Amino acid sequence: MEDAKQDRLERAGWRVGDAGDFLELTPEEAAFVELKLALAFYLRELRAAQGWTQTQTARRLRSSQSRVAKMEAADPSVSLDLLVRSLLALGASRADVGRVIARAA
Amino acid sequence: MEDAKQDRLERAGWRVGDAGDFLELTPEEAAFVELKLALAFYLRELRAAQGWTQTQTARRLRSSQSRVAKMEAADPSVSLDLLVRSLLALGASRADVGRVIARAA
DNA sequence: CGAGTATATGTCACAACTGACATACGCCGC
DNA sequence: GCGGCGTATGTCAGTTGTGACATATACTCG
Repeated sequence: MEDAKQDRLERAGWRVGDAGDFLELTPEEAAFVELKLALAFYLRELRAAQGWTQTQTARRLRSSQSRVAKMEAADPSVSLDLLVRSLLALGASRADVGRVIARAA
Repeated sequence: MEDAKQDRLERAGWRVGDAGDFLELTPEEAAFVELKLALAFYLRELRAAQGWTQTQTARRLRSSQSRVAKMEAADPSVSLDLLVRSLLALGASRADVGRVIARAA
C-alpha cells in the first residue's frame, strides 16, 4: 500500500496495515467493517443484476462513477448512510438490507 | 414545532412540516427514516435492558450524553454509521442489527 | 419549594463525508 | 499498437456529522 493511501485511510479513522494488523481491530470495529463489506458486495450484485455500468448507476443516484466504485469497494470514505440510501434507491427493500446485514460473514 | 428547530432540521437536509407533509418523502427517504428510527429505538431498549443512564452509556461510547439522546431520538444530525457502531459497541451482534432493520415498520 | 438526577435541545469548532474531476488501469475488438 | 469502454484511485472544495458544552425540561425525594 502506498503511503499516500495509508495517510488518507488513517485520516479517515481506520487502522491500516498488512493482514496481520487486522488482529488489532476490536470486535466491534471488525464487525462494522464486515457489515459494510457485505452491503458493498450487495450493491455490486444489485447493479450487475440490472446490467448497469457504474456510470449509469451514478447518474441514477445523482452521484459520480468514482463514488459508486468506492461504495462497491467499501472504501472508508463511504459512509453507511450513503451505502444504505443507495441500496434503497436502487430498489432494495428495508428487509433486503436487513437480511444482507444479518447474514454471517 | 418551533421555527428554530425547523430551521435546524432543514439545514440538516430533512423536509420538515406537519404530518401531511410526510407524503412528500420519496419511498426511499421514508424507508431510510424508518430504518433509522428502528435502530434508535433498539438502542434505547439495549440501554434500558442494562439499566444504564445516557451519561453512563455516553462514557462507554466515548461520546456525550447529548449525542446519546439524539441517537435515541433518531435526530437527523445522527448518522447511520454512528448508530450502528454504537449498537455494536453496546453488545449487539451484526445479526441483531440486521434483524432490527429487516423487521417491518 | 429546592436539590438532585435523567433526559432533551441548541450551538459551535473541528473532523469526516460527498460529488466532481482528473487520471490510471485492464480488457477487448480492430 | 491504438481507441474505446468500464472500473479504480487520488484529490479537493463545499457540505454534513461529531463531541462537547450550556441550558432546559421533567421527575423524585426530602
